[in-house]
Amino acid sequence: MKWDALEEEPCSLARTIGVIGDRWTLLILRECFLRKRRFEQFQSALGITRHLLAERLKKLVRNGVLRRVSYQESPKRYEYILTQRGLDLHPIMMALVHWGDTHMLDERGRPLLHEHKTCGKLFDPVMVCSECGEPLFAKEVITHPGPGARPTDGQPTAQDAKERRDARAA
Amino acid sequence: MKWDALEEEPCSLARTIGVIGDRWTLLILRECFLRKRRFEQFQSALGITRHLLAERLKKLVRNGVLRRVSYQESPKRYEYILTQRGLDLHPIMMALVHWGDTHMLDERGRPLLHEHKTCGKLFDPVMVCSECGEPLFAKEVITHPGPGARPTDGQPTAQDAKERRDARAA
DNA sequence: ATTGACAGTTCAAATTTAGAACTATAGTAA
DNA sequence: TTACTATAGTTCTAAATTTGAACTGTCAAT
Repeated sequence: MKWDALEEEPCSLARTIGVIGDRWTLLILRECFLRKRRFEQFQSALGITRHLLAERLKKLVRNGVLRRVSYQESPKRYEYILTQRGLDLHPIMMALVHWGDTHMLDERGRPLLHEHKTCGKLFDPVMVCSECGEPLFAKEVITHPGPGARPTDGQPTAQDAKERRDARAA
Repeated sequence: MKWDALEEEPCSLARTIGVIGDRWTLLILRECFLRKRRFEQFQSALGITRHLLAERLKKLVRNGVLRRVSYQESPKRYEYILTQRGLDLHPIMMALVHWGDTHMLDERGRPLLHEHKTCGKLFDPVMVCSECGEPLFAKEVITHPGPGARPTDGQPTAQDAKERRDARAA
C-alpha cells in the first residue's frame, strides 16, 4: 500500500494514521509533549537514526502538526513546536498512555503520573460522550455512514482506494 | 531499534506502541471494531498481504488483544474476537477518529457518525479528568515520575550539558 | 472430478530502516 | 593558527521488513 493514499481515504481513522500512525512519529510526538523541541534532543532521547528523524520531522511540519521555528541566527538553527493541530493530538497520547498504564505495567507501577493543574489531583483520562457526559464504552456506540462516506457503502477500505486508483489508471 | 524492546521501556506510551503502534495493526483493529472477525474479511477490506495479516493477527493474539476462536469444525476454521483488553483500546480509536474528523475532513464531511446508544444522540468523544470531570487540555497537565520511572532517566544530553554550563555562567 | 471457500504459508523482489560517516556554520580553547 | 565542540542536517551501504504472487490443505457442493 502507498501510505500517502491513507490520507485520502473516506475514514478519519485512516487519515489520522496516515499522518501520525508510525512508531517513530508517535515517539517523536511523545517527546514533543514532554517539552522537547530540538533535533539533537529528539535524536538522543529516542536513539532514532538522524536520517529518519529528519524525514519524520519534515512530514510532521508538512502536515501542520509541528512548526519549524528559528531560534538563533548564525548559524541558523531551528526547533520544532507543536501547533494547535499538534496539541489536539493530546487525547490520543493520553489514551495510549492510559491503555499502557492499565494493561502493560510491571510490578514497579506507573512510569509517569499525571496531575491536572486545574483541580490539582493526579488523574486518569476518561473518554466521555459530548452530549450526555457519560463514559463511553465500545458496545454503546453505533456507527452510521456520514455525508463523507463512500456512496457505495460498506465500510471505507484501503482496498477500495486502491481499486479507485487502478480504475483511474486504466 | 528492536521494536520488541518498546514493550519493556519504562513508558506506558512506548509499551502501547509496541503492541498496536504500526499502521496495519491499527487498521486491523479498526475492522475489528467494525465487527469484522475473519481472515478473509480483514484481507479483502484492507488489501493487506496475507503474509503480514497472518503475522499481525498472531501478534495481537499473543498480546491478548484478540482471541482466536474456532467457529467451525472440519475444516477447522478460526475467527478473531476482541478481548476485554482489546475493547479497552476503544478510547484510542475514538481519539484517532476524532482528530481526523477535526483536522482531516474534505468538503464532503464526516465519513462516519457515532451514536451513543445510552443517550441516543450523535456525539463526539471528549477526554476528561477522572477526578474533576473537566475536559483535559495539554497545557493543564503536569507529568511527574511515578514508581515505575527509570531511576537515572537516560543519558544526560549534550543540551543538558550546555544548560548546566549556562546555569553556572549566569 | 472439478471447482470454490477459507485460513493460512512460502519465496523472490522492492521498499524502508539502521548504522555510520560526512557536511556546514560558528563559537571557544590551546 | 589549529583544533575541538555544538547543532542540524545529508549521504551511503547493509540489513530488515513489506509486497505480490503463487502455493498448500481441508472440506462441501456441483
